[in-house]
Amino acid sequence: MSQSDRTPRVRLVDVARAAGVSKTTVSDALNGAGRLPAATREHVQKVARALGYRPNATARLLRAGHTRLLGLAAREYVETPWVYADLAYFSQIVTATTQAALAHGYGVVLLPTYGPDDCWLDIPLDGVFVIDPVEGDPMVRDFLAAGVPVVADRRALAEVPVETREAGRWVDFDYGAAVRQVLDHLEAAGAERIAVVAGATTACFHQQSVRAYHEWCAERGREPRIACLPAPGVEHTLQAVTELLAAPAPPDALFTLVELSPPLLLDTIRRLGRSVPGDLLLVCTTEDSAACYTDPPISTLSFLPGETAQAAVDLLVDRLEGREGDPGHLFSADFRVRASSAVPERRGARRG
Amino acid sequence: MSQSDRTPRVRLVDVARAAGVSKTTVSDALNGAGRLPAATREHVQKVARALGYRPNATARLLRAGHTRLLGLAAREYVETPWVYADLAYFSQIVTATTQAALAHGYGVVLLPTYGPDDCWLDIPLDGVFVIDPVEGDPMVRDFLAAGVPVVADRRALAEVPVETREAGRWVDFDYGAAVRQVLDHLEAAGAERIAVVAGATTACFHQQSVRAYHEWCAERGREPRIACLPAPGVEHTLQAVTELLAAPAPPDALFTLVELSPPLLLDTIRRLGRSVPGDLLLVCTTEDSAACYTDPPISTLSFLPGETAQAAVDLLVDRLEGREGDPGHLFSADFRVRASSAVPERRGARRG
DNA sequence: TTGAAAGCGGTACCAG
DNA sequence: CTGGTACCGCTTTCAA
Repeated sequence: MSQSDRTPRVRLVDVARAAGVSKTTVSDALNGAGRLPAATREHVQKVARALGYRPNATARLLRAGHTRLLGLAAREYVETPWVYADLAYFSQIVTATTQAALAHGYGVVLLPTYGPDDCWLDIPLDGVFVIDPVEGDPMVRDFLAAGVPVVADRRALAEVPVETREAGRWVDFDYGAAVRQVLDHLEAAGAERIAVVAGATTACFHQQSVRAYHEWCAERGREPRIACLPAPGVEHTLQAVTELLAAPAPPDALFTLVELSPPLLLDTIRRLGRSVPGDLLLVCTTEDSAACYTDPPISTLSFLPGETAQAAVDLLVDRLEGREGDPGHLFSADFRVRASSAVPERRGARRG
Repeated sequence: MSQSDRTPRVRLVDVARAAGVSKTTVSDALNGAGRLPAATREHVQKVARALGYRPNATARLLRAGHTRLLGLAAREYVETPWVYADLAYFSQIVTATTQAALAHGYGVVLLPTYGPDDCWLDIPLDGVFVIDPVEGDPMVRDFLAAGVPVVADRRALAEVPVETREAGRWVDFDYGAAVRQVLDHLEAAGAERIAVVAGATTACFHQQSVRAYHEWCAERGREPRIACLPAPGVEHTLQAVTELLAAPAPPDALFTLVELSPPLLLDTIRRLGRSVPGDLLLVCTTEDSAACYTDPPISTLSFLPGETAQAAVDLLVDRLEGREGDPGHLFSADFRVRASSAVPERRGARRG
């Protein structure tokens, strides 16, 4: 009795009794079902309104056999619950997922990423979208074992027992390819010492991109210049940039893989006495649209949260509504070259 | 039968049959209830695991009489569903609400702001937090009428029939006072022509703050210089700023009431040939922490999304769990004066 | 200790 | 056209 039930909610039977009809009639009258005479229907509706009757959502769901609810979980910072307010990527994923879900008539539940074991199974969900699953992710495992369709990445699905894998769908990026694309571009633009700011988290993105950077450097016999941040935060990120730029033979290009306000980064670089793109080519991984309004506009790498979320929801809904469809969707990152890393007017400032 | 039910989910009875016991025993064994002999309990658990049994969440909720789910709706742009990805304020509200809810063992459902009438009532919720309710908000009305506790602002609750009002709680700001505080500060710092960029939406915040600005100007016989934007968007906002600054007798202070990346704004102002705070004092309404890392750091007005969400959830949960508590909570905005609007080194650039 | 049966609040089938 | 009744899947009371 923890519920505040001073007003014991009026139920279907109450309406039925008050209207002098049966439960069925009330149900039909209210849902526009059956073929009742208009008079009965109106009468029931009037009584229902007078009593302030509202159907119990849980009861109808139990009957319906589905909940029209999709779960959304971002697992990158599993231990640090929900630090990601300021991460545009996650915000946009949330927004886009919600929008796509609503378009299909589904609601979205933001899932706990930590907490008592299995606690997420207490939430009545039809499907789940798990972003940045951790290794051997228990959430992915649990939902799949419970027969709840999941969209995650291919790696996460591969880790799950085959017999439960059928309900899994995936959305994926080739992070390594995206990183190499940017590095190649910077190299082509004349960069010889490319510094990178990356994250040091469990996210597949960070792990793959850091690896790609190291491999890329190794192939060319270049010394990696990388700062790995264990957690997001403006201050730490700016400090990492400052340190990278203060190195003995300073970098001539900077590629950030963590979210940071692009105009702020630009401002900071200038305060350190470097010009963009003159002294330093710049590419930011970001979803912040401010990047194209700065002077110079900043080259960006985007992982398309909107499209990803849309695809994830479509995959889920197709599966739920029994439509055959793709097992998953592989995306390519969206790399936009702008003046901050463009080659033309580069006034060589090679002091290597 | 739209559900994909090729695997007809194993139920409690199935486990009971397989284990050769009754439903009760299974339930007790699995939930650690009753006083069963350890042997029975283990046997049942083993069978359940072997069968891959997972309790049906909806059924337990129906039984339990509550769902441990809180709804969250932002109503400002009711017609333009979910444009607010890039609005730090909403992102932080979402994050903080989720965090606070999870701390109490509740999940959060992001609610549709448009769609078929009443569609939100189909979602099984224990309570709802409505941000920026519109006038005579149907969502607030519906939930309250359905006996679902709601947190909104005082105005929204005042508009609802008295008999359903009891379940309403509020969180509120005196937006007018916050705006006047900033204007007074700018005036004290020497500003004579304060320009304002505001929103032209249904949000209580925008309506109240615009009114406060006009009143403040009228009291002093000043001409208002205000741009009202019907929708968010970097481009429009920057353009509004540009136009305001291009006025014949250009403003000597700028106060933005709409979200915009503070470092980007600073950059834009400089490109227009004005220095901050030398030529132009600047105060931004924003939740973007980048504001304090620019040069100069930017004065900000914050409406504390984190604290607001926390309070809203506490109010809701207190009500739900039958605890007596405050009917609501009135907050004061957080105004932080930084160098962008500080008086000391102001090198007078009065060209009035 | 265990199990039968009565709900939780609706919806849907089918006989009247 | 209407109403009785079974049922969705689980929990809980109560008798055995």
